[in-house]
Amino acid sequence: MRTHQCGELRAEHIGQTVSLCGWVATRREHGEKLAFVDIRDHTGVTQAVVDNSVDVRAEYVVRVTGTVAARPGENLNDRLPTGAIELQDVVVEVLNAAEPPPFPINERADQVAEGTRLQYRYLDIRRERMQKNLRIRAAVNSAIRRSMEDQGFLEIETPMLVPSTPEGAREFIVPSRQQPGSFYALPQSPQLFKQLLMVAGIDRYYQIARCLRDEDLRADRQYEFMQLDAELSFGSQDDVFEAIGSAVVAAAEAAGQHAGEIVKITWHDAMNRFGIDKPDLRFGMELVDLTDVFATTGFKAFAGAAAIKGINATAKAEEYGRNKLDAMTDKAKKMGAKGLVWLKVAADGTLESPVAKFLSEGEQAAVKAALEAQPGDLLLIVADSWMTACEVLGTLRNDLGRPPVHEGPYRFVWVVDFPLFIGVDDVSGRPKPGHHPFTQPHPDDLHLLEIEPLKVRSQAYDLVFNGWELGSGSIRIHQPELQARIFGLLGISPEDADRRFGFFLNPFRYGAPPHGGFGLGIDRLVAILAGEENIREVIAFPKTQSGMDPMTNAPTPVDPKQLDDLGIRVLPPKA
RNA sequence: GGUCCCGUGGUGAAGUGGAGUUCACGCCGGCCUGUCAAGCCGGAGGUCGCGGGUUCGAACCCCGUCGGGACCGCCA
Repeated sequence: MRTHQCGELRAEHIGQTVSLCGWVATRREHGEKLAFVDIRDHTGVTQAVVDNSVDVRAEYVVRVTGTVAARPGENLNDRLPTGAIELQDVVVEVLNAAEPPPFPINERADQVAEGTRLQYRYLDIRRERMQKNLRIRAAVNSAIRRSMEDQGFLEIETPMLVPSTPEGAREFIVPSRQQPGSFYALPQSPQLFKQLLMVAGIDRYYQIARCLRDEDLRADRQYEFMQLDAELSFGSQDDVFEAIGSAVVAAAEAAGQHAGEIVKITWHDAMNRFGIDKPDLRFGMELVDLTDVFATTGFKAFAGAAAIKGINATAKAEEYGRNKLDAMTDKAKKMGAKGLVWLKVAADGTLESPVAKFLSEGEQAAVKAALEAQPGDLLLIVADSWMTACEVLGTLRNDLGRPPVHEGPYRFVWVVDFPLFIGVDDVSGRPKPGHHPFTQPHPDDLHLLEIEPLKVRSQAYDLVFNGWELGSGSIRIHQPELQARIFGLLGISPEDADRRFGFFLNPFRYGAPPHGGFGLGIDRLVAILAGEENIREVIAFPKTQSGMDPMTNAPTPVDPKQLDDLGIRVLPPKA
């Protein structure tokens, strides 16, 4: 039907007779005999000069056949790649008429309520922004596949109907018709299957896998999302970093971006310097340890604190008035801090603060030196347990300085040496696993398992991109004896372990190789590479925050007959 | 489960106790031979999300509810 696409024609095509197919983007009328019609497809627009008697309107689907001609005189359009030419002597065939769209099919629809865009997603996707995003996404998927295959990974599909495993995220469950009362679950990830593929001798597995979690939605979370899921045998953490890192770099390049260097930081350093396990390395404002500065302080709020840490919000003193500082203090308290001390550096270098009078001259000078304070700076200090001080200041640091997630230059970072356990369960008194209970402890810390479990590092790691967690992974436990030790620490009896994880762990008795892997969130990666702050912008048909689809109206009630087949009865809504 | 913000012709906004009022875009009709977000003239288009309350009077204040968004919890 067509000889070229709408963004393709240039001066070199002048004189050729061509046919274009697409949608009418705009129509500009100039009297009885002249109108300009812009024809759009996903490659761009081309102007056709038509007789004004031709009745085509916005979003009509047309085929135009005409002669490529240079635009006369002063009428070149520099803002348009096809702006040197136009189609003349045009025959317009209307392939389909169209009603006026509910919003303009151009960048002005960026201002339209997102719910309306989702209700008419097929029109929203017609726009350049969504075309670009979905094509970046396809390029990223393609580059990842190529990279993984080049590195010897084999793509294997794992099932979508899997057994329910109540640990971890809430699952979507699917009723079984043949066995009423029994249910499948949709996979939160292919975790179990990929580890069994290692037992099965696949050696290097990958999949661009759909994962589903019935947890509340966010800007960076949907019910269903895509992961680069990978697992390898006989390898170390560094082998995983190399494999995933190569794929990510290839993905960034495919999106026309540069990944930059992927650095590595330990979990402890990340917490200590940035107050968070997903540090955004694009800006400074690092946490500074002030414990020594106040070692002998007379200020009651600081005296005897396990850790005293501060940040310097450079030049923020004026911007943060009493109301904002009070709100910040409230937030710190909600996060568990006993309080928040703020100090403003005045023009003459003195510290303005309700608590300044409690700090000695020496302490004030030492604080200014430690935080490299300059006039106009806002200093924030928390004295508490090490963890609380870090977390509170890390949150304030992000609130004060974090740029939009998609802004460059990009900073990827591997966060390594996560603790094996995060704290102790209030009820049982047992340590709580930080990642999952199949995570291999750090070999240097094995002797601490029963003595000081909270000090044991794990071989678990995250990949962080501009402060977003892109994914996580670990080297897994492949030795049944070590697994039993971990279950013992967690208070899981051998009988419990067999009942809950037996189908997964029994195969490990038949020769499980050392193995580890990773799961990487593709939606988040693509969103950042596409310059979006929200993964819905890189998903063709996403759901709203309440899990609904305004286009299809899913979820909907189903026919009672269907429920009857499944042996399911729906309870009346709770009063 | 919680906190905060939003809901006004098709779209986006203004209106915050005094008449469904206003602006831009779009739409329909007319004019117009070089526009490119064309221009000019005219016109149509509304359950101010929904329900209740306060008031002489409510788009506006209060309560509830539905929908959308950001975040906390949650996401081993």
